[in-house]
Amino acid sequence: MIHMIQKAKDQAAELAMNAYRKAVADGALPEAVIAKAPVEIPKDTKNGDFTTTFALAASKVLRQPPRAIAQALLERLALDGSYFDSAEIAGPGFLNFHLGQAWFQDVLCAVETEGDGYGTCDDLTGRKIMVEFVSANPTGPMHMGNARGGVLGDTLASVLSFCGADVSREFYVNDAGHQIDKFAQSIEARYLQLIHGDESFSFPEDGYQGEDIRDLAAAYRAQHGDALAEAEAQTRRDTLSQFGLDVNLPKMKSDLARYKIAYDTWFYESTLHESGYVADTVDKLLDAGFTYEKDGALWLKTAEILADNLRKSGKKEAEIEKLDLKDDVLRRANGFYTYFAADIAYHRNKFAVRGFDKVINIWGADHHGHVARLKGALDALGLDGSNKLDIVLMQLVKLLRDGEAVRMSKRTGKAISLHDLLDEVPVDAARWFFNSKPDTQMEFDLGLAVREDSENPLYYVEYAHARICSLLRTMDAEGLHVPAMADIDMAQVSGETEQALVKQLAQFCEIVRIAARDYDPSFINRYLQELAGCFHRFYTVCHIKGESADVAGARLKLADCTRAVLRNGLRLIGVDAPEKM
RNA sequence: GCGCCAGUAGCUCAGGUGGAUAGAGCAACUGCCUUCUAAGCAGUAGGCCAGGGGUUCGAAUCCCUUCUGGCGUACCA
Repeated sequence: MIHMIQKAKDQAAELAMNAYRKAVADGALPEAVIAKAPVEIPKDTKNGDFTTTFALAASKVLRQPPRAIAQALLERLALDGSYFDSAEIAGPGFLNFHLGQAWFQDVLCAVETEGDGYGTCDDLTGRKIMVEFVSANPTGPMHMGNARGGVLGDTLASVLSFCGADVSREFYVNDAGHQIDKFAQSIEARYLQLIHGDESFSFPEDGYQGEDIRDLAAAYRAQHGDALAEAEAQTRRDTLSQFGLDVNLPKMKSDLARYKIAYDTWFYESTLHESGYVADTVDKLLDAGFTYEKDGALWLKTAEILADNLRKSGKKEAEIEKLDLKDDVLRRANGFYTYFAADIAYHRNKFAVRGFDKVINIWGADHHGHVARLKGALDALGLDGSNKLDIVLMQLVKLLRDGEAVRMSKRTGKAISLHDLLDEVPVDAARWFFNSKPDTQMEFDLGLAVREDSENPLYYVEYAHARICSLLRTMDAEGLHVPAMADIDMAQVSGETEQALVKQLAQFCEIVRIAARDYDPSFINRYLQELAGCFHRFYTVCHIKGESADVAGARLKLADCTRAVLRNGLRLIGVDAPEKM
């Protein structure tokens, strides 16, 4: 809950603003409306620990050269009682601040007192958020896209929860509709072929070709025999698809569990149809005047809704025209509802029935055309989909094996499934690897990923943690224990390497916030790599054995705090922190 | 055609709200283990940030445009 970075930033901004007000009072600078001094962390510590670009930014309004403004501020800075020891002007007009011991001490105190909770905040306290992710078709095994979505969704949920949100993880089971029919027909064909021979029954043209479908047919036959072949076609298909789902869903659950993903809810699409909620939702749209009939089907006026939204956001009429927006079918001429209609009902349920303040869906980028439509439909229902529904689009994973593309379609039967992946790659490596920026395309070479060597940055981070644990064990055996902060002499934490490490520890809170704000949990990975790097350097430069009690104590404390933060960060992304390697 | 995402070192990628000399890792080369884990550290080399315009004190970052790659644009899900 204590953000030392934020505290220092706020303080630097306040110091600069106070100095400015004083300069105005003194007549040294003209008065102008300046809300807040921007504060940044310079890349190079030679430029201070924090810097404000106030003078650069205000140069125009104040009609004075940046360095002159900075000079006027510097002369009036009141650093006494602040976290800063000194300040100076540099470059074109930066005002750079240098931290004093008190700040470093407060960071370590925060890590000590907050323990497992260090890095959490209350930015999202009281917010009820759903993260829906993977939601793979239960007609076959999960693929690499699901592997990526699984990590992103699960980790994002953890990050949001770290920020205080009341988070719910959900898997939407598409156990209704066209693909289930196809699923049923595919198993049926394999089942009948098993009984009467391959030539007896032709396989549906767009059926699922995978080996798993044959397995399901064989499994059914082994358990229940051939009687179903004589049953009425619809009964036969219903029985087989239900059998298939009963086999596939537990498999998906166990694969995901192995991937360390546990859902709060598994929501079945079929319940929306059975309860009449889909029909009711479509009626609502009809009553509100957003639908019309054409060719026997019921259409949603998507084009009109989207154009309206675009107009409100300031888009020009000509540009909207160019988009060539199209309407969508809600209910087919044959009376069945489309997937889109069910999806609208599903999302209406999330907001209207279950009361989520925010819903985040992780989707493959190939669904991006669907985003605005779904939001628009929710807007039409008065549910403010434009603001309450957020879709994270992740680019698809391109799977390679030794440089050659591996097809990912479930229908080729050759796809590498999530299950296969976990047989080849350690879970933690997969979790680490797939936690990458959602909007960049990934190339994943199985040949490389299997390797457990220094090419994998995860080992770098894990090694730092194991190294600290080993260090603490060794020192403990020699009678050197980690002291409490009250017994630390902060003068022993004044070296560049030590301070860089403490600053990195302080950054954790900030990184978690950014990850939550940008819906990008991969910030944590990059942060942990940097933190591990800071520690490895510290370890090399700052020895403990043979040093005075003060020095050894301070360094042990620093190592122990680093261990705690590494552990929190790894836990956040669902990776174990090994104590030995 | 229209739309979404991307293009940064040989390779894989970072570069929050525009900031100081564009960064890591891998690969290459050079050093460092008679004190705590060398799965580590230090160093060298490697760049027209896809091209071209613009906005301003200042652009990899914002705007326009061209090119290249991926993906959409269904009474599929």
